[in-house]
This record gives sequence, structure tokens and C-alpha cells, in this order.
Amino acid sequence: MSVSRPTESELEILGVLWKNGPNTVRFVNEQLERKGKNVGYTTTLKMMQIMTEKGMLERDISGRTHIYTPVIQASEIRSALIERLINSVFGGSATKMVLQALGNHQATTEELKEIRELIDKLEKNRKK
Amino acid sequence: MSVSRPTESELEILGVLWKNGPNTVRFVNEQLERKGKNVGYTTTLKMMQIMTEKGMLERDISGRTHIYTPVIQASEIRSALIERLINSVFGGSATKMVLQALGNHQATTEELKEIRELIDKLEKNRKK
DNA sequence: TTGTATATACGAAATCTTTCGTATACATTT
DNA sequence: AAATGTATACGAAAGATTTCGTATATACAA
Repeated sequence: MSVSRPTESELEILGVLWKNGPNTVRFVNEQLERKGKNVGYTTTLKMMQIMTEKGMLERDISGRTHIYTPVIQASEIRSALIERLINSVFGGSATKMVLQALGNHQATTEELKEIRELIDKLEKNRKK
Repeated sequence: MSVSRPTESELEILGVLWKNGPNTVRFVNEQLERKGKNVGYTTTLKMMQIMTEKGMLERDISGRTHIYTPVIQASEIRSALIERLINSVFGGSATKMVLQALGNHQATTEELKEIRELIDKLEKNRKK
């Protein structure tokens, strides 16, 4: 289903809405520009209209200025994209991906602690 | 660079070659079909020709049947795609992605142990 | 040697994504 | 009221990706 397979550009728009809450085309377009994505206002408008058709966004058209809300939550897309990545290049192994991600990236001591805690919890559940 | 941004279809082809080593169009096409991707032989041929142009694949044309080899290693693409995912939907935090990946997926005790060991190692390095 | 199977080459259609111009409506300012 | 600013609607071009048909060459079997 296309809703769970947003394109790169759609993802950028969703990102703005997830971060800032329901908003207008104007606002989204400004945020994209701020991020260095230089794109015309009507382009963003059209994208958001198409995304609405696809069911990714909903809009309130009661006012002159429409307000768009993401239908899918960030967490759903995150799951779907992780799943896709794991299956496409990590042979279905989440562990392989985790190892690579941690190897590549700098994680703070605090973050490592957080991950360790999650692992502890997962192991505890497993033993029950 | 397009080499590090393979499309979905290109990734499938790379996947076959990474898994099975350098091979022919015929072989790749058969593997794709086996995976449920129903696509004509000439389609796969064309894709692999384009990928060669893009520099993703190299080929040995000394024989009648060409042998294709992936230029980029799986690990490079893995890094690039993880990076992209982390930046596009996890606000640049590898930790967030790791937490979600582990939460979603079933990891075996063995795997959890492996991850824990990596974390230990990372922490040790940090303290030095 | 003639036919059949199997290769590559390559143009081009089909599809999807991204971009924007132009039309039109409404609100606000002058 | 007229001019200006700012909305949405929408068609369609531009680009990228994916698909495949047809042409042609080569190997091999009958």
C-alpha cells in the first residue's frame, strides 16, 4: 500500500507535520526551504494534495486556508521503513542492522545505557 | 551520487549478486522470479546494463554470456541506507532507530548477547 | 546447413514522481 | 471600487524508473 511507502519528498513533508503538528501548505513550504530544499509554493501544494488523495494526509477545508494533518503516525512509518531496510539489505536480521548502526554512529554513554536497559528487559521477558 | 542510492529494483539485483557472487543476467532473473518478482528477462538485462552504466556493476564481456559483478559492497550500501533512514525519520538519532528495531523484531538470546558485547566494547572505548 | 535456443543491444512505451505555470477566488489595502 | 496579496485547483511538462518488443548475433542440435 502506497500509504506506508512514502517517497523521499513525501517523507520530508510528513516530517514537518510530525514535528510541528497540523499545518498549512505555506508553513510546510517555509520549513522545507529552511532545510535547504528549494521548491516552489505550488509544488508543495500539489504534493500535499496528492498525498491527501493517497490517504496520507487529511485536511480541514472549512477555512480559506486548509490545514493538513498526517493520517499515519511517525511510528508506523518508522516501523515500515525499518522493516523494509532489514529485509532488503540485512537478510531479515534486525540484529545485523543494529550492529551496523551502532558501529557506524557515535552514541553517547547515556544512549548506550538506554539500549542496554532495553536489552535487559527483552532478555527478562524471554526467560519467562 | 547515484551509486550509493540504488532504487528498489536495483537493490534487489544487487542483493542477488551479493548473496550468490558474480553472475549472469539469466541467473539473476531466475532468482528474482523465485522471490516472487515476476519480470521479463530483457527487463532484468536492461536494468543490469543501466546499472553498469551508472557504475554500480562491472561486467566481463569476454565470453558470449556476460558476467556481472557488483562494484559496491553490501556494507557500503548498508551504511548509506541506514544513514539515510536515521536522518530522514529518526531525527539523526541512531539510538532511536536501534530501540525501535529491537522493539519490533524478535531477537534471539544469542543475538542480544552479541549486541550487548558490542555495547560493552563501545563503552570501554568511550571511557579511555 | 538449416532450424532452434539463447545471448546482447537498444529504442521506446508505460508509470511514477516532481515541478511549476496559469486560472480563479477571496481578503485586504489603498 | 480598484489594486494587490495570498489561497486553492488543475493540467501538463520534465525527470526518473521500470518494462518490454524487436533486431541481431552466436552456439548448438538435427
